[in-house]
Amino acid sequence: MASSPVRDAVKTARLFHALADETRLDIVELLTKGEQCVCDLTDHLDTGQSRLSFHLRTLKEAGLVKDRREGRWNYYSLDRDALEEIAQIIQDIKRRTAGQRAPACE
Amino acid sequence: MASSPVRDAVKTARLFHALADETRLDIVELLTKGEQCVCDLTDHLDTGQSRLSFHLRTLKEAGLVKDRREGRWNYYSLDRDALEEIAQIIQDIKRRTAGQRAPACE
DNA sequence: CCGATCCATCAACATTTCTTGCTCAGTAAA
DNA sequence: TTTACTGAGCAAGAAATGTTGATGGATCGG
Repeated sequence: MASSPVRDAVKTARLFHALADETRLDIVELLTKGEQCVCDLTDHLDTGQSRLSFHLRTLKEAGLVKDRREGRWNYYSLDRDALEEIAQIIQDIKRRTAGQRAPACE
Repeated sequence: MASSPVRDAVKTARLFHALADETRLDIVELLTKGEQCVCDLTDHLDTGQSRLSFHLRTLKEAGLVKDRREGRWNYYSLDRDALEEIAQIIQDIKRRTAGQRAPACE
């Protein structure tokens, strides 16, 4: 039932794009410890608030991250479904790649 | 022994970046069928040769793809180790993310 | 209220990435 | 040879992304 990477290539590309940046990888790393508010992330990442906000939005639009408002704080957390989805995509490629030979060119 | 995503963030980012593009996902998709020469890819992808070459180089520099020369043909194929590496990174994040609660903000 | 805090968003600019057309080296076949 | 083909790489421009500083809405404590 799993669709091939190509079918939703746009979504897949966006998912990988979200992880294709050092700052965003740092954010993801921090979020593995659990839900965090933006202020915490700002502290740990030593970066401008607006820059951080930009990257959080990128992650969110890719679906990798969820946000939740509580009072004046915004909490972000990893979306496990998205992680699972990426894992599936890679697994799928790996599986289909297993032990093939080339269709000769020429 | 596995290093965290952050340690080699540059490499990791480049790996994901390689997959963060529809054309490159199409290439990867084609390569799951096995090693292919550039001319085959050009046929199947209906795109300019130079554009294709650019994307192949991106994939290659990320380590996702290997190339091999034979006569006047260049054959490309997926690098299973790189796929495995990506799978590991995602697995690692998933594992560490499992069932946490937030360290309260405030 | 008033001031402070949290954070998204905007505009302007900087940087990076992608595209396109061209050229050229290497190989092979006539 | 000469001609044809494969495919890398360059240069210039287009497009997408990222950065920075400033603004403002929402929430809260005093």
